[in-house]
Amino acid sequence: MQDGETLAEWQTGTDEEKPANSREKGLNRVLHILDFLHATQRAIGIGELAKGVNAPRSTTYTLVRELVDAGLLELAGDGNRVYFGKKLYLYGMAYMRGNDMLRRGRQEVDTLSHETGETSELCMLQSGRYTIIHSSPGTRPFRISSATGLQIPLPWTASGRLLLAGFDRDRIEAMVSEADLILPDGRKLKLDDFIDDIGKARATGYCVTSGLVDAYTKCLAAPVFSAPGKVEATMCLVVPIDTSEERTAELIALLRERAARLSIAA
Amino acid sequence: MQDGETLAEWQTGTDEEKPANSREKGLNRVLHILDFLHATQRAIGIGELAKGVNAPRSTTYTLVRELVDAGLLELAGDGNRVYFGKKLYLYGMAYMRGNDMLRRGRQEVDTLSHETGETSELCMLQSGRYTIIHSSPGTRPFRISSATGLQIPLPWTASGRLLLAGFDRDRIEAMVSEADLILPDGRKLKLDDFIDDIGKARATGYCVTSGLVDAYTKCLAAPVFSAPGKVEATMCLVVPIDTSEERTAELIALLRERAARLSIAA
DNA sequence: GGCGATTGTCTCTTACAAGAGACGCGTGTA
DNA sequence: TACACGCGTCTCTTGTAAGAGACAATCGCC
Repeated sequence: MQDGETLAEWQTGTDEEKPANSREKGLNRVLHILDFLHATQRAIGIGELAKGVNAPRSTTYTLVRELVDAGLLELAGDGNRVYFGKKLYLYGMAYMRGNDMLRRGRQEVDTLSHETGETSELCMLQSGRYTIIHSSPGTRPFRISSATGLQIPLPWTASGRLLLAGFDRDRIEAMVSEADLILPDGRKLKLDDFIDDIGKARATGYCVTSGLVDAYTKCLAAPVFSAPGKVEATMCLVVPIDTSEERTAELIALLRERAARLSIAA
Repeated sequence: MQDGETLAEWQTGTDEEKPANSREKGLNRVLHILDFLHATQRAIGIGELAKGVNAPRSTTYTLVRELVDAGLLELAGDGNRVYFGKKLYLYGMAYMRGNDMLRRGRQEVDTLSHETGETSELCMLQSGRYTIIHSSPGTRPFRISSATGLQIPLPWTASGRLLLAGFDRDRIEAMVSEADLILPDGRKLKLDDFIDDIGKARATGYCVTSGLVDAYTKCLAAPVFSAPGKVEATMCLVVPIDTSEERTAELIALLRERAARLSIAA
């Protein structure tokens, strides 16, 4: 999502056809509002918000008021900006408490990055997109940009290749748009190559990509299973691209061990 | 909320009068659903959920499907139960990231409980109720029951007395129901005494309560200010009721120092 | 096997929420 | 001073979503 593009326009690409700009259900407006705030990552004025989600101003005011009353949103700073509210935080913590894999995964990621000094992440599929669920920075001087909740095209990442293992070709095509195949530096991946990669990743039980999101890092990933064959998440390490073969191999072994420990033999 | 009581019934106490059981807006239904799930703290069947929030079954099915599609809820376990979804976790993390006080508060609470070995908590007002925002267990053998998101009547706690500092009598009366004044062991507080306590707490800059929620603990609390005079949160320690005078005094001093450090001089 | 309870889906009606748009207010700037 | 702009609130209309209820399928229980 870039420049003046609205969330609605941005989504119509992936979305099913909607009957143009008819009346919208309040709940849908709300879902858009939440997504939009998640994308902007900061408090935003109500007018701006209305533009952003392509909703009438009057409707937006009403909905925002209701959401603020409910505690899902909070008025921020000067009073005419809104952002997420405490209640969402509480719900989020409740989700975490009820989710063993997530709770233990965060733990593992934290210790892993502490032990190795490298940036470590826990990733999952979220509504068809690669999502960083938790990340722990590592101790290197240069910081790899990655925030919780960040969503990145699947083909750009090692984790993406693992997360799609077990999906058939149709599903994968549906999840990956043309734009997703274009790397940040302009190179274009072939869908077939990507699907090959997925197969290989599945067979070897881990995945390494070099210089995809940027030219200076490589990405090591290992799958976490929720059931035999079902990849629920991945753990990954982001390391400098010139990391030696030996160290890379060591890190992969460590990563796979920890990821396996996370997997449930249910 | 107990036995077969529904959320709706449970709320009508505090709520404004609603025109009986008319048609309800979808968004309101959703808010009830989220609150209900937060109260139950576990995945729940859709039928049961419909009963719980007093909504028609058909409506509930529709809403749940939409929420699941949006990622706010997830189908759990066997497939016909629902609970919070990943997206709520992501929104919650975004809230935390955008909220300095909360982020630093969690940190302080963790280190405080680590240093002292006592259970420590960060508390705030959430829709007129005392809410545990973050808690760190402490190392004592007996565990004090307290989970993030737990909501407790204000008069039962030391933090409650601090959080209400600065509110006038009317506001306080509005926030405290008759039932809130009855302690778990059946004793009944006088509203006037409670309001006196609030004034004292405000003046001394901390608050201690003994044997209120249970007979074996006392609760030490210090205020965190978001602006001069405005109590945004409290930090508190839950310690055995027979903790010596000296140690209690030490802990209070430590607590006040940390709470002051959290306060913003904006 | 027979019966009651629950689960998931579907259809149709109408009460009501989403939206258009007007209004008044404060603010910046030409 | 006049004008353009964004903000917050209100009113009124109509398209539509909430809800009642019927239905088949499944489950457990005697």
